[in-house]
Amino acid sequence: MSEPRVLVVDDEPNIRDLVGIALRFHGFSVTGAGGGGEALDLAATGEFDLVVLDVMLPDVDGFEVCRRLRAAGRDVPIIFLTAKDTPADTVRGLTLGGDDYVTKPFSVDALVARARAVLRRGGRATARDEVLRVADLELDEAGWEVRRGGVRVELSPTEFRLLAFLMRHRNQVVTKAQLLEHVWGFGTQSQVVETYISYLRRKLDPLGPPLIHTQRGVGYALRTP
Amino acid sequence: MSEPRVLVVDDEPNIRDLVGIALRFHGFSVTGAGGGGEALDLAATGEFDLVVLDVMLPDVDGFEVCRRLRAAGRDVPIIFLTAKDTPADTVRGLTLGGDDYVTKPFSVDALVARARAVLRRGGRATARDEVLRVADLELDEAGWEVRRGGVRVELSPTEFRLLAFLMRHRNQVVTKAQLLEHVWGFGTQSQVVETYISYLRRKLDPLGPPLIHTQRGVGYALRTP
DNA sequence: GAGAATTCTGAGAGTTCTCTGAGAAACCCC
DNA sequence: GGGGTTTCTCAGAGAACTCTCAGAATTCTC
Repeated sequence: MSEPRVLVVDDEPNIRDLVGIALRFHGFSVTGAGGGGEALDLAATGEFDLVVLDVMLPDVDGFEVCRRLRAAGRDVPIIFLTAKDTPADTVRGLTLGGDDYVTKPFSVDALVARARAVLRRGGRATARDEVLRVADLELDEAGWEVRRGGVRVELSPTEFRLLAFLMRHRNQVVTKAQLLEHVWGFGTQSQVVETYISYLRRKLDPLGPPLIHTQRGVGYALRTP
Repeated sequence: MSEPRVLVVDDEPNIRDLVGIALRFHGFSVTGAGGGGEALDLAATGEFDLVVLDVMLPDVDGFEVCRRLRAAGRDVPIIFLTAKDTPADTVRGLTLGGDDYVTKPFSVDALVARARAVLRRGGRATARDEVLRVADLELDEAGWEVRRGGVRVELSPTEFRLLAFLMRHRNQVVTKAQLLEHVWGFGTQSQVVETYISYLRRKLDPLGPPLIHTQRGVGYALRTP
């Protein structure tokens, strides 16, 4: 297999260089872009396996670049670089498509780790309109619909994201810290995970055997029975 | 699948031990070498999946070891240990072969992470994500699940960690001091190991012949019958 | 065999973790 | 602005977990 090709988009040459060097060092082939327009042109070629995309760009911002790429049918994975004070709700939206984000200031190692994770995951394309299935559970990301045994279940956005994350990691125990980071977007200690697990169970368990299992002292796992 | 085999080359026994202990703990099988010549002999056998190589060695230096290995057609991945003040251009040279480097003083975690990353890149499964198997015992680290003969066994976190450690060191006697250090994280004298061994036996033995054996005066061993 | 050392295991106390109901604040849509 | 929804915090109840202790059982030594 040839080296994975990465497009790094940031208006600051320093950051582009830093990220570029790090990624190259770890075996990626890297191309840089300084603005959203340029990024769109390059990414439209479909040559890239991954895009590292700053949210704050002078011309077309990162979200818009993402939106246009998706509209053009490109489902290349994207890792967003967000400033620390980016509103939590925008950050949250990112995690749904299977994409990832890294907050500035970020450690290069973290970014490389994410890049690898995204690409490893990408054997099957991280398509937006994927329908996740675990046992008799179906979650349609595009339609924001969840069914269990064919019965529609109404979920709030947070419940939906939490369930999507658990389904993506089926049969793996995910820690509360992981959930806080990827579903909520902040790392503080909080009981909110327990509360939402409770909400999900209340809605899902009446329709069949329990799917969400507690691993005491560790986290939670969605298991196929 | 067996554990990934790592050759650790450093002229300081302390560092060799430190790195060796850490890697073993994380599921690698480790061999040490004190000099470049010895390292070349060992690595030439092709038995290793990874070489951790100090650059500064008394006889043949790390770069030379690397060069000769490549010349001999061995493309085993190499992680270099470099002093902090190693010239930047030499460091850069390392990246060419797809290898990695860690600067001294290094954190053990960082090294383990790199080792995993390198092996993953090479298509070799990482040590941690493996499902450990001993006889009819299966332990899935990602899913925190244990089965014996296909039957699910519920374990508490401490029981789980203890069993994982024993399985990683299958057919070896591990002392109570080792267990206290690696499973509990403190070194005080305590009967807690005996208690937890007892718990494990109570849960595992009804499903088959005894696996955990007492080595009186020494410790315990998990043996394949 | 007898005595000593070591290990096993049942019982229990104290701590920690999880679940869930209630409620306040924020948000959204009309 | 008002009603409904959503998000998050808090706190108590209950369950699970960890570790200690002590007596029983086993093994070793003489």
